[in-house]
Amino acid sequence: MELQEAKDKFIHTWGTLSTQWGINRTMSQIHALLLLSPKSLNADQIMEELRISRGNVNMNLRDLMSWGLINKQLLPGERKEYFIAEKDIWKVARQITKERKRREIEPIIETMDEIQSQLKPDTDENKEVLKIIEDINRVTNFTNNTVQSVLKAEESWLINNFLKLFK
Amino acid sequence: MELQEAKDKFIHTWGTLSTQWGINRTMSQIHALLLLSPKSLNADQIMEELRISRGNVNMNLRDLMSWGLINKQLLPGERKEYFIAEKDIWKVARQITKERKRREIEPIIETMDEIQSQLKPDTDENKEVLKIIEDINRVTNFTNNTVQSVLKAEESWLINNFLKLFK
DNA sequence: AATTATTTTCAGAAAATTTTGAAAATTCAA
DNA sequence: TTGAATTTTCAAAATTTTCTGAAAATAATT
Repeated sequence: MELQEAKDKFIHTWGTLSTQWGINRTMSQIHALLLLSPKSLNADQIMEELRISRGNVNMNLRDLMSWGLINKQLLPGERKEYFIAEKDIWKVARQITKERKRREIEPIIETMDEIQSQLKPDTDENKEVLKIIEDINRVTNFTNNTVQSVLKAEESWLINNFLKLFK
Repeated sequence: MELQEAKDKFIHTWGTLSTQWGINRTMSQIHALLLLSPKSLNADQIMEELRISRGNVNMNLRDLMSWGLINKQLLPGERKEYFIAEKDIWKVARQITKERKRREIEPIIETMDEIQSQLKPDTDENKEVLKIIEDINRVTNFTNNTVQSVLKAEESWLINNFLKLFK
């Protein structure tokens, strides 16, 4: 397999999978491209490589920054802005996990809490619904805590490895 | 808050969140409706409750069954098929996790493995790409294993609780 | 201050996804 | 069988999402 072929396959897979994740295709293709690129790239280079419009590139770079997956780089002597992906995949994974936790798990907890506090358990039917809500809350909190502790364990593992450098 | 209001809020939230998850709105609304319904429902009842077409209901019921989230029920003396949701939310969560693992994590591993085995590390550039791929593989496998062990822990916890009944 | 380079915005176009509804297929009962 | 009830399929329509490209805004240079 040639380098270009491998790159294309990677970018394409990343893009396809992302749609199942509710993340738009272009965003993850740009992310994949930057992940594979040793040097930072500017908007024009991304436009050319992926054959997409300037507006599209701009929007998605902004999104990627809000996910904390890429960073803007200002090169001395260059007017254009350059972008580089976080290459430490552990950080990437942690970043994505954190964002998803915030965007997906936390809203569930909020709604459930609201219903739970406002629906009175005065009829059997209400009680049944509250039971389901309560169950969902329990699972959601469990998930939230599990994710949290995996993140934490992972983080302290990283820190330990980092500290070893100074021993 | 009235029961109907609570139900509607729940169904609506579920539906909205699902789009961020890459799952279609109707599918999760039907799921939410069935979760809250003590009795099993048939296609007509779902059509009426959610104001959607028969075809749509049919397609999504099929999808929900393929996710293992609902079951078909044949009521004696009834021609129509009835559907009931799995009410044990732990099972629901486990089911969803399993499916997502299968549909999302496993394809990544496949593609990475393919690239890894077919791209020769003969140039520096190739080596760099392979390094990223390898990193991704490591994280993906870690995630896969973590999910797996949480599932397992959860499962044995369930089994233990089940066995206690006989002690 | 004027010119040029670059980024951002956003209305409309294009593409992708979801939904409808009616026809075809299947199932069941008589 | 036949026929009625029910489910399934799928082309076309509706909706939602994404993308484009040109104009506006911003930033740097002369």
